[in-house]
Amino acid sequence: MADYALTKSRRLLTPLDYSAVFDGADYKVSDRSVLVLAINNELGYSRLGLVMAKKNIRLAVQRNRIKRQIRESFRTNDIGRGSLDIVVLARRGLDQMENEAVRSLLTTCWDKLLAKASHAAHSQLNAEKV
RNA sequence: AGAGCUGGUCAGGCGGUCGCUGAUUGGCAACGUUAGAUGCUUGCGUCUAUGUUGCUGGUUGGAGGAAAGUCCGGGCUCCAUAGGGCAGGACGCCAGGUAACGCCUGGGAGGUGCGAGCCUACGGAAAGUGCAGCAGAAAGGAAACCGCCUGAAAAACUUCGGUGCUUCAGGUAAGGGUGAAAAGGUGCGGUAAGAGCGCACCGCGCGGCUGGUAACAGGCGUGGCGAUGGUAAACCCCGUCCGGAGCAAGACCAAAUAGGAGCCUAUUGCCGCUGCCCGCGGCGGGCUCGGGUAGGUUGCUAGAGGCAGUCGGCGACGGCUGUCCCAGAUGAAUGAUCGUUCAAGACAGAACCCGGCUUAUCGACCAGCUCUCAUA
Repeated sequence: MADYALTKSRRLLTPLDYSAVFDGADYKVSDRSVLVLAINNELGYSRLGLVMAKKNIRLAVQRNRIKRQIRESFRTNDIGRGSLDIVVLARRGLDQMENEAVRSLLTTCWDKLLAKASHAAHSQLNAEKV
């Protein structure tokens, strides 16, 4: 059974954390209404950061709703057991989606991200063998 | 029963599971301070109290009526103790409420609706300047286009009394026409025709009186009204109010790295306090002391506070008594999911805090009142 908690240690807290992800994003997963960036960390667990630009999602109520959905999805998914620093950026139109749609979109994003990360780990392993 | 007006209240409920955040209270671990007790190898242990951090359990609090727009008014903080003048801005019937207001309450005036009600940027146009398209003869100490009336000349006609085309000189603001507006209105008298020329009523100006704190209302007298047209969300005048910046205010602890703090002294220059002037503060020099960006802590929620009762007031509101504690985040919490139920859930998310205004909004309910219809 996975640990479903989401405490402060599992979130990105400072501007330094964020700029590290923006400057050297190892993995990218893109969709029409959302962009996910991530880098490896050495902590043994994943951390989440959110960027909800007021320009893209105008109403505060909608921004809160989307953030809650993303956090809930991150919390209940296996992605939390990886070792990644992840930043999710909202794009225009995300506030038009229903909760269920947002959740399924994010699940596919997490799957893609995990696949890329494990693939990268494998190729690094192979490179080391050669 | 239907249609409507005013004021107010609520903003899905219940249960299970998994989360976030504040407070509080246990347990465990690490580190530290001081105090007490105690062991002896007399400078090190042990225990208890206590502080910080981490993990973990219990209890409990956790968005709004608009949290919004940031349009006003305050508190609070720093700048000088918030000062003087000019400039600038806001407001503008009267009285009251308030910390204050551009808000609210009550009253007056005008407009509007059958009515309950609703609406009003509602000071001054005899201080000055400006503005008014088109139409119209004339638009502000106005004006004669048509018309009406009088007089003179006079074609033509004539029953020889006159009727008078046309022209000229005058009178006339009653009628037509233009316009948003034509200089008091309506009626009667009057007149050559007319005219406040005279009279009545209404309106307006001026002066007393009565009621009212006042705005104002009523009534009396008086002026014939060629006094004083409109426009001040045109400039303006008058009155009242307004210093600036904002919680990223400000205070404290503090990595890297050389930009500081206190005291004394000086007032040429520069910077800041307001756009400008006065005025004030800082930078400058000397002496003494080491410092304050990232980050953290604080400010940060007990308040012009809510609720109930009571007293004063028409009311806004105020006094007194009792009672309650009701978000405090900071990459930013207040949620997710399942079940159930109903009248089927709108607009929408705190960011220093209050009082207002404005805008958005599915609906539900309560109180008072108005109009219409029916029954009796």
